[in-house]
Amino acid sequence: MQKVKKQKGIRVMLVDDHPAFRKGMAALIESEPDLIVVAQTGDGRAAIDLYRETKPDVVLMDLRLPGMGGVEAIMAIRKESPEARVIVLTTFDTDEDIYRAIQSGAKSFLLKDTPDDELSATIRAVHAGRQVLPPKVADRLAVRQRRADMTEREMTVLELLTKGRSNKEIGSSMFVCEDTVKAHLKSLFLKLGVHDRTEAAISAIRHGIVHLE
Amino acid sequence: MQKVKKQKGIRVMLVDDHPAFRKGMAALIESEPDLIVVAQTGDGRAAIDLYRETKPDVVLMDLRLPGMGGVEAIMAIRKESPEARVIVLTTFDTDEDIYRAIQSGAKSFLLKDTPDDELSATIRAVHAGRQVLPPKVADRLAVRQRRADMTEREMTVLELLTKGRSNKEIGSSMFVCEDTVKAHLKSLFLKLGVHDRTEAAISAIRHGIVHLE
DNA sequence: CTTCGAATTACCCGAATGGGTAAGTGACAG
DNA sequence: CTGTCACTTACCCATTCGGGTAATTCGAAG
Repeated sequence: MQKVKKQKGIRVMLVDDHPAFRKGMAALIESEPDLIVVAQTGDGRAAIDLYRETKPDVVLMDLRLPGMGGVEAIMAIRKESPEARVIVLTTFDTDEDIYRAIQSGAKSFLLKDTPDDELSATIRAVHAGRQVLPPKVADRLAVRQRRADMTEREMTVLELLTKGRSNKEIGSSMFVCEDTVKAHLKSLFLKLGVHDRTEAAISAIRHGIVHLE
Repeated sequence: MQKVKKQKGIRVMLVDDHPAFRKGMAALIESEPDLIVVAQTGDGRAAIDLYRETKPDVVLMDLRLPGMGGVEAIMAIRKESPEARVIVLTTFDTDEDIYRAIQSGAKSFLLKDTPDDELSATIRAVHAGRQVLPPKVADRLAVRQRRADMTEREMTVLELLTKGRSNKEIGSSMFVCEDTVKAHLKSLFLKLGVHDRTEAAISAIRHGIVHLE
């Protein structure tokens, strides 16, 4: 009699809403002798339950998921299981995406076009407890950290700004006078390193500080 | 003796810069008895040569490719081989992406999260010479068509605007006076249905009329 | 208790912006 | 030849914006 569950490979879970991508990624992982896919899903909420059930060694997680965002899923998983090792694997890579992913507890952040060997190496490294950030990603994270954080009110102003609202309209929305909005804007311009509202909006969108739609 | 080349399946070529996605997609296609993958690449330029060599029945093409854009690749292929049947399969779907893809001669436009059966059905339909546009895509194309097209100069103004330039700076760049820029802007605001430059920039970015970076 | 940052409002002023209207040019289509 | 359209410049005027400076309040950190 022997414990059947005791397997030698690193047990991986895939979370991505593209079935074809999951299929390909699964094939790629299984082609490594020491890696095995034990679960996959395209839904963030399902991922949380699935993690609880299967307790994989490593999770590969996309950020754009139907219903629930990848970041929320990571936080939910790590709340229950702080030992969870999550690698974010995504198509998008705004500074803010990277920042939030790492903040939420992801151990690594890779783009989907990462070479196969680098991916499997990362899975092994993360499984071994290391945090792996490609140089490019680390740089961008540094940029984001360096940038003075916006205050809550400034963020609100920035969000309304990227909806095309005027100072007066923003003021109404926030129940403050226009002068206050202008004060927040001055501060925002400084932090973003821009000179006018249009640049600020573009910069915020570019860097993923605010999201359209 | 028999012609070995004479195969019964629909011969498909894959163009996508994510190896894992190609692998998954290839597996998915090969799982259909009447479909066969005869070529794949992640490079737009390579795709053109590869098309010439293999003459696939249907091409699945991503829009974001290293070096050369998917739209350019489609146009290059169709210039040589107007009979080429290309299906765009992409993650992004701004109005402008869809518009340009169809303009360039793509027969269909699908998102990567399209269900497997719909994808294979589309491959067969396109191979049969039909043009297949999912209702959502067709709607957005209609929106784009309805919107009065920008003139060349207006586009230039819009591009500079989304770089955060002022009217004066835009004028300098275009070798016209500021009044002219303002005239173009007035016209742009009208066509975009907005009231100020910030909204115009956001709208242009949202709809993919201009691209950041 | 004191200091500091966030938030708020205020005022001034010059520059930028947006709306309205008008008009001249050249190109292209009917 | 004539009308249409893109492009261009011009002028006027009201509004909005951005920069500079400053004062007050409040809560958290030292």
